[in-house]
Amino acid sequence: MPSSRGSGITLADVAAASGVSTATVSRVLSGNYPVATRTKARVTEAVAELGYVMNANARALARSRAATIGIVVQDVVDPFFGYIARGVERRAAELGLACLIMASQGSKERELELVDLLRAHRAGGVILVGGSADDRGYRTKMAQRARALADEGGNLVLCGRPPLGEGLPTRSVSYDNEGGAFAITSHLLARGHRRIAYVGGPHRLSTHTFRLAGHRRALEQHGVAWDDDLVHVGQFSAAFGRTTLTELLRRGLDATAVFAANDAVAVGVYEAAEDAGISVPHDLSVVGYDDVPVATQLRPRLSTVSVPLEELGRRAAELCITESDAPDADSIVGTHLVLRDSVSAPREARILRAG
Amino acid sequence: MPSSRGSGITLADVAAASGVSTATVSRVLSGNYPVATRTKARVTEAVAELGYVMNANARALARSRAATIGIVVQDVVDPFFGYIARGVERRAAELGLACLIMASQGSKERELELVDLLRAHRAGGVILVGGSADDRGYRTKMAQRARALADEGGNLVLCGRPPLGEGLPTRSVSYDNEGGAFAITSHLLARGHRRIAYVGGPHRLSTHTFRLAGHRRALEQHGVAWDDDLVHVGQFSAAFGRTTLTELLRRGLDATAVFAANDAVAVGVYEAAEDAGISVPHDLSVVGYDDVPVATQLRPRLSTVSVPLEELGRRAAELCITESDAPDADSIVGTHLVLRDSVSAPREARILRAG
DNA sequence: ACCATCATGGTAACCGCTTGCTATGGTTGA
DNA sequence: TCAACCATAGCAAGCGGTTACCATGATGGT
Repeated sequence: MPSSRGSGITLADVAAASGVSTATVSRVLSGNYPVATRTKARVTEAVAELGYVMNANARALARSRAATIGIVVQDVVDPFFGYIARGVERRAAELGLACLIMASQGSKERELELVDLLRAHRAGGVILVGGSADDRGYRTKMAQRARALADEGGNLVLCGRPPLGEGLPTRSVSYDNEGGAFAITSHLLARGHRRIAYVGGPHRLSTHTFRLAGHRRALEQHGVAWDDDLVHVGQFSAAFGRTTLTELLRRGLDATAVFAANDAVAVGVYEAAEDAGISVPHDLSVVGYDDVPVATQLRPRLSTVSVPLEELGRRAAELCITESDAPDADSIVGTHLVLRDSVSAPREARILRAG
Repeated sequence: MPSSRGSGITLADVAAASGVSTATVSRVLSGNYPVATRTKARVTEAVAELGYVMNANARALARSRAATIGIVVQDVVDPFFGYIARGVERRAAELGLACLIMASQGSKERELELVDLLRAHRAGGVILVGGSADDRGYRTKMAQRARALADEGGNLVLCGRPPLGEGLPTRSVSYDNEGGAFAITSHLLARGHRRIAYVGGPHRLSTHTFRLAGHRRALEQHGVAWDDDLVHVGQFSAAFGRTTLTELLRRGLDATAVFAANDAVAVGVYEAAEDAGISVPHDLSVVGYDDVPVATQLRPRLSTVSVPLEELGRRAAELCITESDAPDADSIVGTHLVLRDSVSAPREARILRAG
């Protein structure tokens, strides 16, 4: 940044121009104290005339809090995070808040750092988006940040991730990972599938854990035996979906359907199927999770679980500015199935192989 | 935001804890002034012990500039903006800068407001991403913001948009819209196409204007007559691509290829073709622009112009912190064609119709 | 006519950090 | 031994708002 200490117009300039004190100008700008109509008009006029824009840092310093909320995602480009970020940004804009965004790249350590950075900025709230690591040390450190943040008058809001623990000053908004997975696996089951491969999700990442749990519950409820060999844990990415399914197909896949743990993984699964010359859904049914745009771009269109991501983001933004003792500090938004063309009845029992 | 004036640990606390003055603590934290090794160690220790995080607002106020850069995009979810934002965010993180992101939703007025908001935050730089409106009043107002920003010690950087005018304190990084369009149209021409429909792009949006110009230049260079009926201006969206091509097909399309002004439009074009039962590229060749992930997800894979979006973002972030008189304040990054499967030789001269 | 009350506006003490300038003890050179 | 320097550290004046508290003139009740 250039070092020049720019001049810039200050409150005092406006005060001088309108012949009042800085206190008065501050008051008309904040609108939280009675000011005579005529005075207010003079000030407003001066502001416009001088093109004055208030120094947000000075205000934040004086008020002990910035009109800013922070959001930390894994990746700005990933549509899962993108839609949530959009919701947060839009609601924040409506509320007159600016939005600091940072990407953790999936690193727990980085995430912790980012929370501190956001603390430094005295963000009114910091939103942690997406699944979280199931890791003792991490939880402890994050819990400590949560307390510090609350102490400083900020809010920690968890968006789409489980609570940090009892009695911690956090609020959260999430969606039913387990339920959605239960529903979509049930759908597969209802269509007659009994051997379903589960592909995706980083080990110990809450999102994955819950989805897998829902999947498992559906199988149990339908009396389908659990088979560890059918679950493949790794990443929430197309690349992982592709290499995994390619490998499975190379070895011979004893399944008639695959539950891709998110839509990105499904993209990879489609690619692998295409490479191997096996047809979706004729030879293999596929379902995803999230319902991001790619689900409708794939052919056949992907059946998946729809999550109201933008709404999730909006609520998270809201939680940043509600008082601590709000009754509905923790809420859950629903998911629903969207059935498209990637599932059919299983063809016949056989081992699927590339080629 | 809760109104509680959080306690929080201050520089003074750290100073007390380590038995030095606040000046000294500030100095070890800034590392821009000699401090004895032992002293430094004591302070560092106290910082760690207390879990102190500096108040960024206070620092910004004292320094007259925040360690923050602002980026305004049209839409956070759109991958064109997403990749640029990712580049900005990553480079900013490397440089120790926080990143304020805001979405203009394509509104010029909103964009102007957002620049003011970023000015208020004393962002070291504000990055305006993507095409800009060719509108007199808008340019004037933005030029005024550019001056004010420079005056306050900030930088206005234009990313992927043309300069605001002569002598204005802005720097820019962009890519060759015209050249990329020229190249891809040339490719279509080389494959034998002579009737090419151009679909997409908001009227008077610079990105669109330049792409269309490149397209036109290629046609001229190949001696193909210009036909106004072949260009359809509207939006950079799949919806626009779809409705436009659907309508054209309904009326009977006298063309063998379509140049979708960006990949999103191409998605819509594919959909319309699919609806109409016409095959890409057999019946109709299609090309796009940007090379976002959807280009490889489409079937057939889309031939398009690759733009180094993330690199563009990184450079933009860098321009935020370089001194005004830097020699390379305006740079251009290259684009290149990526040829996939959406183009073939034209089948025969005939009118394409739905059904 | 007189004092309480109200509506406005001003004064000035912060908010937490930076930094120009000054102070101090220790070296060093003559 | 003494002056001239260094290397460090502290002092205190900001940076640009906010707001508790006080001042003032107008209004109104009796």
